[in-house]
Amino acid sequence: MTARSEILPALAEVFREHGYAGASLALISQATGLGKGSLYHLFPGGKAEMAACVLEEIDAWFETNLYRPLRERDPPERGISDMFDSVASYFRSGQRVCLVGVLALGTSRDLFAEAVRGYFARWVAALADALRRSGQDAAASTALAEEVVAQIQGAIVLARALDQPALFTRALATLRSRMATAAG
Amino acid sequence: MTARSEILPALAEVFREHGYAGASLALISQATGLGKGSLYHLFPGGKAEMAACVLEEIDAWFETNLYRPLRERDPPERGISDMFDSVASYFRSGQRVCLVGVLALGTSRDLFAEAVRGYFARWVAALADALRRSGQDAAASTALAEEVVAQIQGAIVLARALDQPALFTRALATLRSRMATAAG
DNA sequence: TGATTTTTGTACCGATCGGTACAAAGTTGT
DNA sequence: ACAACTTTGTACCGATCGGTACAAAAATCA
Repeated sequence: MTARSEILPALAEVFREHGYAGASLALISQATGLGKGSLYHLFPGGKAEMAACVLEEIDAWFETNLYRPLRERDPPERGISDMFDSVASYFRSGQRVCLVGVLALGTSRDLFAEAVRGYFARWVAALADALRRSGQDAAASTALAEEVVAQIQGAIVLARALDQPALFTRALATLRSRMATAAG
Repeated sequence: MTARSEILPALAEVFREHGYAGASLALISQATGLGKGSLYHLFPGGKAEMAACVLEEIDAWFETNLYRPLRERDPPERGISDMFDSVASYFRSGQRVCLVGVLALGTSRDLFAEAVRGYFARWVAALADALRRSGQDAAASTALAEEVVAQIQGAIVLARALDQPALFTRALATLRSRMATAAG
């Protein structure tokens, strides 16, 4: 009696490491310790349902730990600062890849287009909201929010490509201080 | 008698669209119009050699159109400006994905680790060189160069995820003006 | 033209793919 | 203990994977 939520982390890691196409049931079975029988019992929809479930959980995590604080935390600078803490820990200081980003670049984007779009749209919207609340005008807030989210995604790519996780940490620090001056 | 160079563009497009794992020989055969016989005649090493060849060509293109101008163009501001033009056209104003970025995020990074690392390392180094020549101190040049390359990669991800190619164009414009003030 | 070599299409290989069937094993309620 | 139900492992399915063998077909050279 294994619950879906118990194996979602392992499942997410497989998709992150191998992408949607590369995450074979054999790999998934090995990573979760569950046979095909159990997997298809938990996820009758197969791989697609597994990935959808993982995305749902990721979205929920970001909603709780990023989006909501960004929208509601007072002063808004606190929400922004917390965002950087959460991002740093979630992406393991640059050693962990963003599954949603991976899916966005691949063909599987078509399968999960809505989830992928929503993830980034909500992130940008929440961050822009915090910026607006801190005094920026609406247009500048959205532009800066897009820039910051893109910078985070790009830093993941670059840190991974150069095998320099520290680059990711540095990028976060730079963004943090830039936003402190922008928002303060 | 089809030459390797003739089919490399189609080949690159398949890898870009489907990733390394997702680019099956059936897809490759269809995209290039060549049967397996011809493919394995041109690339005895199979998929791995095809991808390596594509990466080599990409690297050569960037060397000619980006890295060298960045290092040698005078004044350096010209090289930087040309870089943005080249980047905009190469990535089809945000509608085309960066294959090297895709590989960097996937497992296939291990297979092409050196090529992936070299691509980004040379880009950052060339851009940092141009910045240094334009008067920035060495440390700031490298930091800014990493930031810019990351921003470009992130903008690709974000533009694709949100299905808003214009976001990529806007990001380039922002970077361009920021660097004009930094380098000028 | 005929001999030689390069290029191509097709049939095939074992392995693995995602997914299904189903019975054994485990759990639960009584 | 027994029946009802849930969870799991294993065998198997057709399809497709990357790759090989090889002969027909082109092209080249004499």
